[in-house]
Amino acid sequence: MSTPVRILLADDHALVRRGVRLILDSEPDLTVVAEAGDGAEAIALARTERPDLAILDIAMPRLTGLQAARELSRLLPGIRILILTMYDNEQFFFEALRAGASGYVLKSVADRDLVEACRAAMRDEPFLYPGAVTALIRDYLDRAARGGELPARVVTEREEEVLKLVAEGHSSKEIAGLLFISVKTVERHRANLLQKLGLRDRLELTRYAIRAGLIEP
Amino acid sequence: MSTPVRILLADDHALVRRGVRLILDSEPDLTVVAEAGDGAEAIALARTERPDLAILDIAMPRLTGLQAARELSRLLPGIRILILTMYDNEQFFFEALRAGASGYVLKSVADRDLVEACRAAMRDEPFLYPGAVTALIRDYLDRAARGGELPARVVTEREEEVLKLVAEGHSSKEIAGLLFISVKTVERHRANLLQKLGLRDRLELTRYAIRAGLIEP
DNA sequence: CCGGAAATGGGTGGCAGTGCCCATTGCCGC
DNA sequence: GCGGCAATGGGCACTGCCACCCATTTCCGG
Repeated sequence: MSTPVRILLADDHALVRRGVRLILDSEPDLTVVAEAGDGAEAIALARTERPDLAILDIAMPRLTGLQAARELSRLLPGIRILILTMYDNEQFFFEALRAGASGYVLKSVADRDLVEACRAAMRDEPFLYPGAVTALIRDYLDRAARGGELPARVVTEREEEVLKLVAEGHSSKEIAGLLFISVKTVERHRANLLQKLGLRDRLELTRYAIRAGLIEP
Repeated sequence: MSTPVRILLADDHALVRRGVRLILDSEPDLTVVAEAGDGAEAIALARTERPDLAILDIAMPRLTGLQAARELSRLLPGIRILILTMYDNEQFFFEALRAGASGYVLKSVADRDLVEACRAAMRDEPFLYPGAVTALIRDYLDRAARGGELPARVVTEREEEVLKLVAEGHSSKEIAGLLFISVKTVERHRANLLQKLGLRDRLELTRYAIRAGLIEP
């Protein structure tokens, strides 16, 4: 066997990093070479360490795991990426695939699975938990029914700013003041977000932002 | 040295349980004898295993860690309890103390700390992360300033029902229909919750419910 | 160069949430 | 028994959110 797979591990909870590290380091073909507590740190470490594989939590400060994944794919084209998350959610699953991830593992079900996902990623095989397969098939059928256009809907930067502030509990008037724009424009961005994400009101926007790690609960 | 401390570990993420177990079992004086994925399972296992120490995550399905802690203190009076959580929040810290916990450990800072907290709990010494000490002192000063009354405000069962439904995005009318009461009564419960918890609107109630593990984001 | 998307701003109307006032019933503990 | 608290319900007024309509400016890519 050749040298072990060099892994970058990013999660904002030291306890989780420690546990995952113990799990991975007990496998002879896997070794954790760097740990990051947020997305920005993950990118900085990836520049110097140049790992073979990055395991990224979605909900992290500064940069989310998905944002970090996009940046890492651009920076180190050969890198493999696994997204490790609490939430079984189609939206994030497809976002992860678009961001360059080759696997998606749930914290609630993973322990042995994580090791298998690492090996699958290095063999360039996708790793999908069972629920994700269902979502993938449903999406395929949906796209076929609609004639083949791909959704690829992405929240713009400005919209994400507004999303954060809405989810933090600011009123439209407050957000307008913070961003130096009119209340109407804030409401328009919010309406676009609701429509793009298929949500109903600012309460659902809040839950979305929490799942995405954009804000702390 | 006598027999190791027998520990019950409850967290809804298998990955976290696995990691924590690896950390604890590597200490000769600590051993994990049972793992639970939710609060109800934790209580059932505690009945049969009668552990010396329970480590409980706050955010769990069925029963939260705080609810489980209250029940465990009642059921097994000698048991020591550690609350292990993502959130550095005074509200939960004091709730945990009232629920019978002798320690409060943050996932974001704990790894070595967790082992120390276990040993402190078994010596009947409280374990406090630094921020908690600050909160404790501030609370002490506040109580002294107000003349010594203790807050002890607890959300009633009915209020908790309403809290969950509000946080899940149901309107007052929907909740009224689900609970067979009038819209006005729903609004009164919600208003009482806002006042008791020191929150401003249903969006903050949602974030509170998520932190408390009452609902999933 | 032209079409589309992003960002900006406006008006109108309806409904929900929230605050503040009022009340009754029933239960528990001192 | 009586005081307090939980749970129930109502009225009124204000504010904010959201849906639906309208528009202009800027910039990027084919």
